[in-house]
Amino acid sequence: MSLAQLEYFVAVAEEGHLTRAAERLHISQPPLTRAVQKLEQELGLPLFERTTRGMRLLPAGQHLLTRAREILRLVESTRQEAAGHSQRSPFK
Amino acid sequence: MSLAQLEYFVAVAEEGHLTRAAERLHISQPPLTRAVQKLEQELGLPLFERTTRGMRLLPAGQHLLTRAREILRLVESTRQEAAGHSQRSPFK
DNA sequence: CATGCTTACGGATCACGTAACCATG
DNA sequence: CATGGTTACGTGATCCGTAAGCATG
Repeated sequence: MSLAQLEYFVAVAEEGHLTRAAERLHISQPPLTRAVQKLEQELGLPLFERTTRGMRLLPAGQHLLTRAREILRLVESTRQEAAGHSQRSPFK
Repeated sequence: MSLAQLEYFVAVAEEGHLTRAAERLHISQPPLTRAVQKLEQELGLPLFERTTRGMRLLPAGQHLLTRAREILRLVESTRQEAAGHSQRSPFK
């Protein structure tokens, strides 16, 4: 489970659609397909139901969505806080 | 900022020593040196003070340490919860 | 000169994009 | 047959380990 995987997952979950999520992320569809598959394999359970219209979140996926958002929000705050510190003591 | 980077950072911070942290992580020192450097570059601020004895956390590093632990703990719970769900609906 | 961090370098793995493919309504 | 997800395949980037280098007490 990587942060990129979680970002991709959130985008797909929110769009309900690989194609639109790919546009939003500025990547192509195949990496998204693979990222979601890999995440499902790593966690050992399916996250989406594939329809001909798009991707619908399963209950376990719904729960992961809230967790993923928490994790990404925490990471983002951490980056912001570091950016604040870097004003006092820049790196190079 | 990746999860692996954060795990490495926590190990170095806790050991205060690249060599010991490397042993604990079962990798060699060079990847650790590079991971810490890259993290510092990405965040734009130094995290450790290099001494001839080892690595001492700077104040900004102290703060990142608590954040990193929060993030890793959250990721771990998420994995556990997924593992729970996977018992009901296995992936393949 | 022993200890501990860093730089150089080669090789394996990973992740992307393009293109071709498949399923369904 | 249009739409949307998947598989194949080649390439560039990333990350590791071994080996060599450098600083300091």
